[in-house]
Amino acid sequence: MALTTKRSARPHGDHDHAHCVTDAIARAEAVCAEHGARLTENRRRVLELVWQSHAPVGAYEILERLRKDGTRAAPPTVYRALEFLMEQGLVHRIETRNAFVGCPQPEQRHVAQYLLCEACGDAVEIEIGGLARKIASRAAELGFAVAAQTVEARGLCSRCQQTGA
Amino acid sequence: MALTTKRSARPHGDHDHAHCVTDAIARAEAVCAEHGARLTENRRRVLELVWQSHAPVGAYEILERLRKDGTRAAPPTVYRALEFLMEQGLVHRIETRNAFVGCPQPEQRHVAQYLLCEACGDAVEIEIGGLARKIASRAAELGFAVAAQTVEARGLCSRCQQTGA
DNA sequence: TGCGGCTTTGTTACTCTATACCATGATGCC
DNA sequence: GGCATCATGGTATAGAGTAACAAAGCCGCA
Repeated sequence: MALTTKRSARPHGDHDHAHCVTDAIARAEAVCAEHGARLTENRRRVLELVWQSHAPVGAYEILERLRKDGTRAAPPTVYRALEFLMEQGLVHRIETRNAFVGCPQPEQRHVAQYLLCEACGDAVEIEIGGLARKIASRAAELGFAVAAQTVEARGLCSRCQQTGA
Repeated sequence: MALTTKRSARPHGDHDHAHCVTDAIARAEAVCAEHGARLTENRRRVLELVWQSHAPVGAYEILERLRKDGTRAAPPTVYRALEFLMEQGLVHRIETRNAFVGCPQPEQRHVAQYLLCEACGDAVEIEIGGLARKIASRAAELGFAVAAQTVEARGLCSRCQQTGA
């Protein structure tokens, strides 16, 4: 289960990833302000670390990096921050990897759907039109009331197909 | 993360669950025979234990039950059996629970989609027409080649809604 | 300005999930 | 019977997540 793939900070060709991070933080501040929630130093730092790449990051990897900062963090510190960030819609959990990734659209609540590259490790959030509704309505036909959905597809991104990974 | 919901052997009203188990084993034998794979005693036993209920079962719960049988099993024993059973399509993994459930349609390979009741714990495998194709084709538009999919919806089954769980 | 309640963080210890690694045994093929 | 392959045993350890309680910080308010 260990993720042996490499991490990339560039999901769709080269880009200024530092901008992704600063943008994510700025939007997080706006979202928290709107929700009346406190984006504390800890939480902000964890969010930054999640955004270090476009590949989902494990909680213990975040922990390690926090410790490199000189803080004496323990697992609950990280998990609590992640829980908060997920509540605010700033971070999503990738179930098939037990890992976390920043949400590019935190302003509006949505059902996250992901493409996960098995070669570079990147996660790309997509929204397939009508998919969430289709799942919910098929469930409803069976009398099942859907509260949350997980949709994750694993495979190869176009870049990794080309490089023959 | 511990699953605190109760387990049920009856996903859709009362039924003769013993029949589910014997049926699953019989079909597993046929599937393995066709694949030229060996359904050893261990593997058969693990499959039986997975089928003890329609709620996904954790690997360590299987381990515990194996030990009650008097065998001296260790985690790798269980995980190896589960890996084999998944390769044969006899068992599916429920990612959002880190647990395993028997497949009711092992003869034909398919993309498993699940409804997971948060009250009784049951998992119902469904196949929403066109959903897998829709995911794959939307991915293809983005240049992404899908190899595997996970679709899991959590909520309340009709029975648990009625009983006000 | 200091009290009281709430939220956030620290700390320890633990449970649960999963795999690496090496040794041993079974099976089938020739 | 010898050999390769597959399956299991067994130890140890990595990785993921949580319970429980203590301490610190923040905020509103008298």
